[in-house]
Amino acid sequence: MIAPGRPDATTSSSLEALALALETSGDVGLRERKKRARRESLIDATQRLVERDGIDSVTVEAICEAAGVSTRTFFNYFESKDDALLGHVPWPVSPVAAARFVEGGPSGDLLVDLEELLATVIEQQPAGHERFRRAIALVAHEPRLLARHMAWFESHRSEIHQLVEQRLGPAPSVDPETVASIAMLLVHATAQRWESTGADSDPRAHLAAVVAEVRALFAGDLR
Amino acid sequence: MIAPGRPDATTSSSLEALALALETSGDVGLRERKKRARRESLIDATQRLVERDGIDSVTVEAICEAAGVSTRTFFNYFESKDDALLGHVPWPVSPVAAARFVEGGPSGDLLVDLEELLATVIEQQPAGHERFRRAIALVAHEPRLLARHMAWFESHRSEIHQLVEQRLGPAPSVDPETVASIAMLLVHATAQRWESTGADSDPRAHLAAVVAEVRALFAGDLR
DNA sequence: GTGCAACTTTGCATTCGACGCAATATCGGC
DNA sequence: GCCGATATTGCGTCGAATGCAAAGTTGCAC
Repeated sequence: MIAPGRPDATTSSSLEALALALETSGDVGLRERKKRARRESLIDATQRLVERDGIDSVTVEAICEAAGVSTRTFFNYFESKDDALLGHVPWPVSPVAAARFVEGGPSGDLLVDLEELLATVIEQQPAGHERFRRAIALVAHEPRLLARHMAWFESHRSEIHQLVEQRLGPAPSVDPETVASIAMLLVHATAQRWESTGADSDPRAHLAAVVAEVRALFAGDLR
Repeated sequence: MIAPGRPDATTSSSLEALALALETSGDVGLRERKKRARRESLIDATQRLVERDGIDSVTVEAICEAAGVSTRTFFNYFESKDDALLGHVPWPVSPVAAARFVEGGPSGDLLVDLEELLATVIEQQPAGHERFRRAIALVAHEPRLLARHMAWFESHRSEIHQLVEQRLGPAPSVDPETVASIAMLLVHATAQRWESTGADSDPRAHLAAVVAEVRALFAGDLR
């Protein structure tokens, strides 16, 4: 990890995107800030071009030209073109929320606490809600992206899996794998509804609605 | 480059597969049977080579040499190398079971009937249980394949989605999207357990166990 | 500010997946 | 046996992705 440093020493730069990104993450050295700025500008360039021309008419070369870096550099930042398009960026689970969940809190009921954990995760989306919604929208009508998106989710699935395993202990009453899959389903369904109803709606409310529906389904209340 | 003249010794095995496939589906013309046979032998060759050498050391060219077809033909059969590896083959929902589900049967409870529908789907796996298990095993420790696998599932998801929509009518008590996602989750979790416990176990039992776990989770029975 | 070490970017070459196209071979029906 | 329909094949091409080593930046100590 990186220790928080001095307040932002504003360096005058001619690049707008660079300057913007520099001020939003003013904590570490110039090298690190430049790195983040480039990553952001690559994601921006990718999403902008794809929105205009469609996913398959946009080459990595074109993206790099727009962002002003070499194509080789692109692949220093992203494993694939699709990753840049979806703006896949590390999305950590808050250690505080995770610890509370593992210890059996806050309510004591597994599902309720899982819901709480997921809510904090969703709210802490680092890249900003706007980009997250854009990614969900892209996924919604590009099947190929859904695949990549799920793979990304998968890395989180294993994190949730571990937390559930820790909470349940050595003789789990339910398969942690299953719980983790459920968690991913809830996040995905919530994101989808959130996307289709507008960014200003409350993600927690959507999450609660999804949980309620699934509960009704499994309670045998539906015909 | 390659000088693919007459088929060499390696084709003998694929000829066996060809003969096998020819006799197992004796209903349509020779042309159709040959087509299926080739598809089977390509899947076989792909899985065999990948099991031996690892996914990234196996080129499409190598697969085609082993199966005795041109690389161009490979892509007449599969959209991608990964599809051949997973043995993705059309997996239709039985129209009879689907109709019964849509009409509100057999039990009247949405979840119970969904379970029944999925059970028939799983049991009717066309490619044979053995290959299905191999695919699940591959997916389990090759993250990249998970993506493709999910995309394949996605096409089924939309089919389930339609059935649920038809059953629930114009004012659905639950989002059909969510139900479809749940269905895919159940199938996937069931497949995973089935794979890890041996092919001779009963898939229906695994499905029932998964459903029971999720039900307990949403009933608030778990801590 | 000079210089050195660590890290990044970049150009270049290469491999391989995937597709379009046109020529050739095969099948099915008559 | 011939002809239309369908499948296979070879060839050319595009573009994603990676390894490698040279050139460029940044961080840091003095």
